[in-house]
Amino acid sequence: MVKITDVARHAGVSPSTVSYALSGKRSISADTRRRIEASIRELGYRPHAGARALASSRSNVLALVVPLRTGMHVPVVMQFAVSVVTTARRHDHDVLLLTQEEGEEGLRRVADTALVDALIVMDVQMHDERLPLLRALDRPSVLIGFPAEPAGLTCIDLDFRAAGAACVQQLALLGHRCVALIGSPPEVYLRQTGFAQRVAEGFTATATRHGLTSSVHPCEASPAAARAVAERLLREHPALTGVVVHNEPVLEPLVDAFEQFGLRVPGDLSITAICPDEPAARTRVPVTSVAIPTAEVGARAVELLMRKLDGAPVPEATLLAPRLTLRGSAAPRA
Amino acid sequence: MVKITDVARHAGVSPSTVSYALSGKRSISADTRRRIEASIRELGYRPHAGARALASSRSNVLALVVPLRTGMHVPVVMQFAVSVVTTARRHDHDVLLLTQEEGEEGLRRVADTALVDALIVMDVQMHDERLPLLRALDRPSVLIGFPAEPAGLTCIDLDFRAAGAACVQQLALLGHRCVALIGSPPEVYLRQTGFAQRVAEGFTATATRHGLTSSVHPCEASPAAARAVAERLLREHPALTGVVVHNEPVLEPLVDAFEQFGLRVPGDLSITAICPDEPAARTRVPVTSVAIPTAEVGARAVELLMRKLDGAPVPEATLLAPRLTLRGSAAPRA
DNA sequence: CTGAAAGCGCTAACAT
DNA sequence: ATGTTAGCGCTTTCAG
Repeated sequence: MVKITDVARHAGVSPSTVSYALSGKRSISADTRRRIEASIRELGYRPHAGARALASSRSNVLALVVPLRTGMHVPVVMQFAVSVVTTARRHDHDVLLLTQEEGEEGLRRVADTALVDALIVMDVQMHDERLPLLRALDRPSVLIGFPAEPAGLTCIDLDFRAAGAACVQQLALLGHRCVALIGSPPEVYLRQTGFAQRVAEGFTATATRHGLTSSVHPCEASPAAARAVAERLLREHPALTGVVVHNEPVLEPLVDAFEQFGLRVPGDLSITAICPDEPAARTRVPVTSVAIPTAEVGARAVELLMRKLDGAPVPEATLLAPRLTLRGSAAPRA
Repeated sequence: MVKITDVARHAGVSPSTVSYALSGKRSISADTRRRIEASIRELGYRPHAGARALASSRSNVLALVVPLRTGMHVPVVMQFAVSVVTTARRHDHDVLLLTQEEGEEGLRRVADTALVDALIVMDVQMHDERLPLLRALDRPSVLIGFPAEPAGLTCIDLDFRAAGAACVQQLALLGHRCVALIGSPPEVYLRQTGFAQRVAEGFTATATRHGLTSSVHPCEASPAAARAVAERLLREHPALTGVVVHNEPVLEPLVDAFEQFGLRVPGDLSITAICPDEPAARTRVPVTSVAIPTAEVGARAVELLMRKLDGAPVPEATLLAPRLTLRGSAAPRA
């Protein structure tokens, strides 16, 4: 194995000069730098990660904790992960993958052994068990998602309240006067998954502000449940002409159900949704929607972490503005 | 930070004894071991990963290289990853996530810097560019998937040839005499993705051995293409009563198409498929299928790697036997 | 069964 | 602008 002393000898300089040339932590004459770079290339030198971590107390590795739970849309998790890895690499860091399953002990382990410099935690719950630990840990962390009490933490996510608002606002602008939110399964609200509640709040507040009649309907993630909700909605709210869907698995069944009940989308019923682009785009009538900007969330999370590692101050809360992609499932009221 | 010398002092032994107590590499008297364990717990000692890696030339980290390609495969990739992480942890290793995008340079980097001890590479192509590097690297690796020339490498995957065979054999056993394989898009065969070809080979060989009339039909991943293939099949092969599908995105459209052409499944037409369980289970008629055993592949890949790290010999090729899950889309010929 | 001590390869004061 | 050197915390001979 070729080491820094080999490079130093070959370039006719001291090891520290090679180290500094590599890190850029002090200025090196152009000539020396060139010789060092040539030697490095010629010898195929690669600094030993462990040695580096030991001497500098920086591993240049970030931990990414991913959820395993069902219901979490798997491709979305994957997109986050890819975005985190890609952005981390751009900042000369690698990413260690941890599963939720490892729990607090896993976080403590990778932090305390100095295996990682910092952590990104996905799928944060309202009263997440890991919060006290994350606050106490000596390594910086960024949470994707907002707990009930985010003080003292750094959190980033789509602004779900604004997303709920944007969906209903679009319907209001199109002239709809009676709208409904078809939301996540009841257990999601009970589990206090934050974002579901926030969507409902944004939806209701904005509907009210625009003077619309509105109602909220949790819905199980099955086609049968979708049919049942659609049927009930049409029966109980005959004036309904606008629906916001925040429940990806039932988006397609819902569109089908409404059409089977004789409503044309968007002729008789306009729909907007909060869900990934892919399912929104492949329904019979493509659905106007707000997607979670996974790539941006992942990248920004890494960047926040890098700033924290540099000792720079960062905002505690980062809420990304929703962006509505128009796909034709929402039209002016007949 | 509490270090090994702190523990040693606290327990009244030398640092090396603590180290050996931790690694189990030499025998320690029961009494000493107890004192050491107590001290470790009391002081909250955690060995420094970098120091350990430097002194032992073992980082206890594995690299996992995941593909980035399009949508359909994503949940499967995630399942692999989770299985790899879980199994690696069981062997006291962590997992570093690399994207395909990093290419050969990424592999070389993590190997040469001793950041990882070994590598798992997913989504290996027939003539994968990374093969020469993987052969030359001084760290062991395991490939998920079989390239054209696997000699000198350690590969593991579902036995796709046997999977193709199993699907058609089931149809043969049920009395079907004329069968077709609806396969992957043409470009998949052209890209020489190995497994697609192997499925076709297993299908054709087994059909022939059972004296069946058989044909193979590549199919684009669109509902329209599915309809077209279904229509052509019924026209050109009026005796057809059995179909094997190896093309996840069109499974559902195909079932729909056949039924729209007046064929009942499985009354008039029996279907078996090679695809993940989830899409197979959610079609109108749940489809009898062979799934890629992601959890097992991931776990076995890690175990192969562990054996290689221990210097033990491992088989170059590990082909996992297909298992057919019966779901009712295949029935005896009328 | 246990200790002493020499590194592992690199970084970062401290010098000059 | 560059060199010298003392560690970083652990493992592992070598010795007993």
